[in-house]
Order: sequence, then C-alpha cells, then structure tokens
Amino acid sequence: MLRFHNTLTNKIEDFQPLEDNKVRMYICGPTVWNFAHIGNFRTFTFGDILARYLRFKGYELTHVMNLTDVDDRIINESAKAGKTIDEFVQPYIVAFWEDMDVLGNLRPDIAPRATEHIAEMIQIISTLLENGHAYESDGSIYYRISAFPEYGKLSKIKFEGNIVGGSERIDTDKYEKEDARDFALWKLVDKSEPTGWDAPFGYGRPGWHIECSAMSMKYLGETFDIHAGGIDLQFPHHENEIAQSEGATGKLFSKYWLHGEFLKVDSEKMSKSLGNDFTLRDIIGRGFNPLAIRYLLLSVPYDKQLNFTFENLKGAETTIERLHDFKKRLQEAHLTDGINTDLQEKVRGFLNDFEEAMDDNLNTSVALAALHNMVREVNSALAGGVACTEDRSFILHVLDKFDSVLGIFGEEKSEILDEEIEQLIEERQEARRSRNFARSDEIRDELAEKGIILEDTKDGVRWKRK
RNA sequence: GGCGGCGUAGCCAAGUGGUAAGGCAGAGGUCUGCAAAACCUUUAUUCAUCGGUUCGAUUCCGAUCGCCGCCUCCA
Repeated sequence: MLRFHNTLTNKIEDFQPLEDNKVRMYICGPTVWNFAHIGNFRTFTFGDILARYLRFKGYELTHVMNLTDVDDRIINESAKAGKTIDEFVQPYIVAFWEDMDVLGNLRPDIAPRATEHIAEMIQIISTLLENGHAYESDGSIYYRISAFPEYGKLSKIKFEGNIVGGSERIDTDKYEKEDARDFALWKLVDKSEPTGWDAPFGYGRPGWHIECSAMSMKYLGETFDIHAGGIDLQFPHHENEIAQSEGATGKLFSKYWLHGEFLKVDSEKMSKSLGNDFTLRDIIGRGFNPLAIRYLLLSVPYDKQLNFTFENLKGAETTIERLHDFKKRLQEAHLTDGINTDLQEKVRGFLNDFEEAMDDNLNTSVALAALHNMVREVNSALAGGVACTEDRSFILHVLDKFDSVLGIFGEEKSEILDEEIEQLIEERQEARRSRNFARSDEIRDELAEKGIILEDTKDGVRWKRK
C-alpha cells in the first residue's frame, strides 16, 4: 500500500485517489528567469520519481507542471535586456527542458505557462471579489485573509507570534491593505508599461500565487489528488493557493501535499553569495555524468535534506558505472540454457523489497539498496556460472521494472567500433597469444588514452568507453 | 521573537523499543601474464553529550551543545 507524508495533515497516510484508478497531480515548476540550479532539479527529480512510481503502481496519471514566465524578476530583467518578457524567457524554457532530458526526468503531460492563462486567473479573482474573499484597494486587488478562517492550515503558522516577533520585517505602511498578511491577486500597472493585461478591474498583472490556482484547476479540476513542490513554497505560496482556490470554489483544493526538502552544498545553504549555487550546466561542464547527478539526488529520501558534495558525486559516478557494467555483463554473458529457480526467487524478493521501500513515502535510499543487493546476487551467480538463459531475460525484465522508476540506466549506447580500435584489439590478442606482453600492454595503454577501457574476461575481451 | 527538521563508521546515508541497510573510500584474498572488472572476507560493542522512563533505547521523554530550514524572493 502506497503511503505518503501528507504535509497538509502532517501524517503518513495511505494513498487513495479521489477517483478510481486516476491520479491528478500538480507540481510547481520553475520560474524561467535563469538557468535552473541543482537544488531546483532535486525537486523536479523528486516530482519525476513520484510520477514514475504512480505509473509503476498502475495508476492512470495526469501530471501537470507549470512554468512561471511572469514575475518581478522576469519583468525587471527583460526590461534591462530591452526584450519583451516572451523573448527574454524563451531561451531559458528551452534550456530547462534540455536539462530535464539530460537528467532523465520525463516530461509532464501538460506544462502550462502563466502568461497563457491570464483569463483563467481573472475569472478566479472575479469570483473572489464577488464572494467577499477579495477587495480592491488603490486599483490593486488583494486577498482578504480574514474571510478564510482556515488560512494557515498547511504551514501551521501562528500569526500571533509572528506579528510580534517579525514585525520589523512587515512594512505595513507600504501597501494599502486591510491586514498586513493580505497578498496581491492583481497588481495595478500603469498603461504605459509593456507588461500588463486588461481586466474588468483594470490594466495590471497577476500576483505570484494566482497562476498556480488557475492552471491546476483548469487542467485537473477544482479538487485533485496531489500537489507537490519545494518545501520553501509551503509558505506563503501553497498556503495562498489553498486560500484562493478554496475561497473561490468552497471545495477541497488538493487532497495530498508533498514537499521536497532542500539540497545543501557542503553542508551549507545554497546561495549566490557563497558561490555554490551550481547550475546543472556547471556540473556537467566539469565532466560529470548526468546520471550520476541523478543517482546522487535519489540517494536520500525526498523529504530529508540532502548534502551535495563533489566527493559524493564522484562516488555516485563509480556506482553508476558499476550498475551500467552489470547490465552489459548480464546481456553479454555466455549462459547455458535452462532456468535457476532459486536465483529467480531471490530476484523476485529484491523487486519486492524495492516496491515496499517506494511504497513507504518513496524511500529511495532503501529502494536503491534493494537494487544493489540484486546486482551483487546476480553478479555472484554470473561469476559462479549458475545463471541460465531464462534467468537472464527474467532479470533484465526486473531491471527494467526498477529502472522504469529510477531512470538511472539511461539509453542504450550504440556500440559502433572504429575499424582502427577493432584492429588494435585483435593485434593485442595476437600479442597475448604469443606472450608478447610488452606489446599487449602498450596497446592497452594506447587505447586507454583514447578513452577505451579493456577488460579480459573468460568470454573474451570486453571494452567500454570511459 | 515564533515554528519545524537534523546530528549514525573516513565520506554520503537507511533504520528500528531487543541489539546497526546500502553506496563511496580503505585493507586482505580469489581470478588474471600483469591489470581491470567481478566475487568473498573485513572496516561503528556503537548511533552528538548528559540525565530519565523501561527487563532492555540509537530508537520514547527532558536538558545541553552543534548544524539546517520556514516566518521575506527562493525548488
């Protein structure tokens, strides 16, 4: 039984979709004002694992992830660059999907952009104005938190303590609001400014939170199953989404809320000032295998902080190599016909362990341990010559099951050998047969310099690109 | 000031009221012409510290120290 840590109730709950076998899920996507960094991708990789596992469990999933393509930063930066926001944002959207592909994150079914859903936002704001959950002040529209008694149910924030302790941070004079906590739904903008939309309540642009209410409900309905995102979005973003959506519909917004924890770098918070806010591109530029990055991101459960270090990334790279070697070895092994039921039983057990771990709030640490246990067991059987042809197809099938969730094995690489390399390997074999080891080692070194690693096995010479 | 999380071997970490998964690194061995890969063995009497509850605690409670986060843009 699949269980999630629901941050709405702060409990581990059995997962029960609202409707039969269908699951409707919304994940807060990136603000496309820059290249996304490794911390962003931890959250998006968590979202991907969640989506993949729901499908593994046989659910019919609709997965929506938005792109925030309008906010203060984007407006300012695009103005600075002398571009429209659309021109400014476009390259970052392209880069984002490239990065997602490289990391092995599957595309969501629907990836709506905020600027293409202004009409839906205006609709919700109008409803909120009509039913008293919003008010106009100085031309802008604000959400009236006092009209939504459940405000705070997601983040469990007690405002009494905050307003006393944090009062210095809330500049109450800056806005004409009824209550310092009230937030903007629609910001009045001067007609002369390029970024704005006409609305019944005036030319302006949407507040940050309304876009997610509008896009999630448009594609998933007024009530849906799962809403996920980074922990830092819990307050105020998600709290405000609930207020807007439930204030407008009077219905439960999302049944389950899942929040991904932060990624730290060298045990410190990621930040511009520390210079440790690496983009995916930075890390790949240092020569690291993207799948090793993915492995590292999965090595700690999503709801725990993860400490990113280059030392561990190197370790992850070794691990990924071992896993890829394993698959190749299994595919290429010379096996005898037949079946080893004992081995298959064990492999089935590891798949069970894997599923149990994932059922437990997506415990990827334990799930990966199951994979490693299987690899060791099968490697051992291979080395001992007790694996048979029927076992191979079964194990490869199980491996595919694992990887349909983990996505760490990547695409099959084409195995086209240069004529020259092929000839060198043959020449080396010739030298070895005549016990001319000086020459054979020379060839091995030569190939190593070209990034070709040779391994002599009982089934012949294996090679791989480094 | 309010609220929450974490502290487990050299490193990253899982985990449970009954005696510590997995990965990386290290050591020894098997295999090999030598390697590499793989396999086997090995690496925490101990889970920040100090108290308490318990037949028994790393796991529950309290205190202390340290780290991180939210309350403000942020995945």
